[in-house]
Amino acid sequence: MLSQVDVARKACVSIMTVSRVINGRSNVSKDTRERVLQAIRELSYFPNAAARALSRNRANVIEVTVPRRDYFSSSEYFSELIFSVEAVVRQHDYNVIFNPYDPAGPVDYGALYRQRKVDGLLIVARSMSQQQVQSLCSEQIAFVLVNSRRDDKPLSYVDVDNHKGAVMAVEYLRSLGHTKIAAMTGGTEAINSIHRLQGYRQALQRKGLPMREEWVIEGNWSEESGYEAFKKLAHLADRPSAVFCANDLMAIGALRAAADSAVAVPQDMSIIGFDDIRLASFTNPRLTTIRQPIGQTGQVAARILLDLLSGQATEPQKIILEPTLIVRSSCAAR
Amino acid sequence: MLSQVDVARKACVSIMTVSRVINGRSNVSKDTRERVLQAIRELSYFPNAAARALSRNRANVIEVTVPRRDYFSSSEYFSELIFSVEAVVRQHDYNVIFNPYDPAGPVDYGALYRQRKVDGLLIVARSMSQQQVQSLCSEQIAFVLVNSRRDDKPLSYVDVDNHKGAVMAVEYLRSLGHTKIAAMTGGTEAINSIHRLQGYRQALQRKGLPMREEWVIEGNWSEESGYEAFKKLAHLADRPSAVFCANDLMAIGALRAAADSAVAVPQDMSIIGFDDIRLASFTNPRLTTIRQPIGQTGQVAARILLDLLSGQATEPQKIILEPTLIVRSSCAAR
DNA sequence: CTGTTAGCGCTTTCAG
DNA sequence: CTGAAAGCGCTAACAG
Repeated sequence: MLSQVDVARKACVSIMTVSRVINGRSNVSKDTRERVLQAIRELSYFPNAAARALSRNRANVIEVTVPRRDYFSSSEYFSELIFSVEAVVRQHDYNVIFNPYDPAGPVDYGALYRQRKVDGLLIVARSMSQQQVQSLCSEQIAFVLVNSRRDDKPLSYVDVDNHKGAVMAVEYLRSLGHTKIAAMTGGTEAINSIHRLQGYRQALQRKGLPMREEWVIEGNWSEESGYEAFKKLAHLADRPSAVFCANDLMAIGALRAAADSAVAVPQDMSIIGFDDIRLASFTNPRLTTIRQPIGQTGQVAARILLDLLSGQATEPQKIILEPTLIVRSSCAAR
Repeated sequence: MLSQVDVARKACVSIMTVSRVINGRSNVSKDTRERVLQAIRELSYFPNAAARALSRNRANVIEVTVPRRDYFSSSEYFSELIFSVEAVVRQHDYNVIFNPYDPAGPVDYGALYRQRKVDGLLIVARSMSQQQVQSLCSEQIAFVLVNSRRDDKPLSYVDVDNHKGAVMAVEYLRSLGHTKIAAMTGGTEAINSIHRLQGYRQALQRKGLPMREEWVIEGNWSEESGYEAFKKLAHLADRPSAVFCANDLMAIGALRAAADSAVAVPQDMSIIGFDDIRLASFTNPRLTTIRQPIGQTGQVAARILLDLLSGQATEPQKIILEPTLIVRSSCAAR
């Protein structure tokens, strides 16, 4: 393999000078620099990343680790996240290793770091044990939690304000004149689901709206569960006029259930989702929803990680991003 | 950083022995092996990837390079592809660097390879210049083309049989009794679109079905273009009873247009898509479509690349995968 | 079965 | 501004 010595020989300088030129150090005479650059070009020389990594003790690679796709997680989420992360770190000459893990088994997040195959991590995880976090912290691993929070440790995370998003949804429905507002949830385990449900309840309470337990249906994020939940709601004697769905997939299921039951959306029932996945704009009617800023999440998390790696980070950053109301056609004034 | 010497010291052996144990070589006595393993555990030692890469001249990383997401490319495609690729190479202790490129500018696919940051590439590209291919070949870079073909060079690729998929769609429609079958295309540039259109035409011809030029509407893969295309079709004096859409997104647009124009699907018009994206199963009615096996594509491509890297590859592999008809509810017998 | 030696290609440190 | 020497942590090749 071609190495600095070949370039050095050709340009009649030492390998140190070649190294300096490659790394853009200023202490090289213009003349010498030119000669070296010329030699590099003529030989088509490229520096060896492994050798650099070894001597600098830095791989210039970060890891994005995500749960391996299961039924409920959305490919759009992963796709948008990783594209946005990559776009940011690329500017700083970092590459991204994509490293899915099996959410079922015990996960060792630090594996690639310990081999110094990566310099830091972006972690997407539903839940991490106290011990997992502790391990990362005590090993001084540079990492940022993406779409989860943990305030019991001095670590950085970027999350979206799920609670607030739910409040926005309910308030929007209220502003349309709805008073009987139902909800379908993503289950009782996912922290996102819990926050969204809490937001829903709080908003109802603040607005003095009726809260009825049979208006809260437990789902599991899936389109099917949205379908079922809507059917239940539709059969209620005291039927709500609007429903807040904890994610778009369930809202899409609800839309399909409505069509099957001949209840007109939004005339007879308003439906609002959460996430703003791409499908949301292709439904009929197009889905009104709360947008989760995935791309922004990735960008911010990437920047924080880069700061961590550059050593100029000060405090752990705990960022909560704002959701946005996206008005389409699945909600109407009562 | 902890290194082999620390382990060696602790286990009272040479670093070579440590290296042998780590690499699972057989020529180490059971006793010594145990001692080394013990020392490794006690010290929490992990081998340094950069040092390995340098001395073995192998990074154990492959690259998946894809066009940065533009309007038409689907996040599901990328997501499914990269997850499936990663799952395969992981078995062989490889990691995946995800490397999007800007499809607008000139692309240098070999950049990471030349730095030996990766050992080989999976390339997703709409079109590559003769020169780009030539460069990869002459540099002896291990690579596999994903979802594109090139038979003018001894290189490996994995693609799906778009032509055949279109034929299957038309034949299915025919078997349902349709004779007036329209099509909406993905434009005249994309090779996929061309193949799918050719398949459509060929199937019509073989079946002796009427081919009318006003039944072929040019779209651009987007949902909007599907919407528009359907509207045009619906206004025709001699209206077709079924339409083959070159991708699911356009089919979804068509579905929405049908709802807006009060034409019942599938009673008044059958609609069939192509790709089987996830949205396809959530539409109303659920979309009948031709499934493109993305996951399988990724797996096969990854295996071919791994073979290439292991040096045991013989001939370039040119694989064409079969699409599958997925029957749902958007097509009905005439 | 185990150890010694000599690099892999680069950067850091120190000298000039 | 330029160069020599040493070493990052590992493995290949050879020797015993």
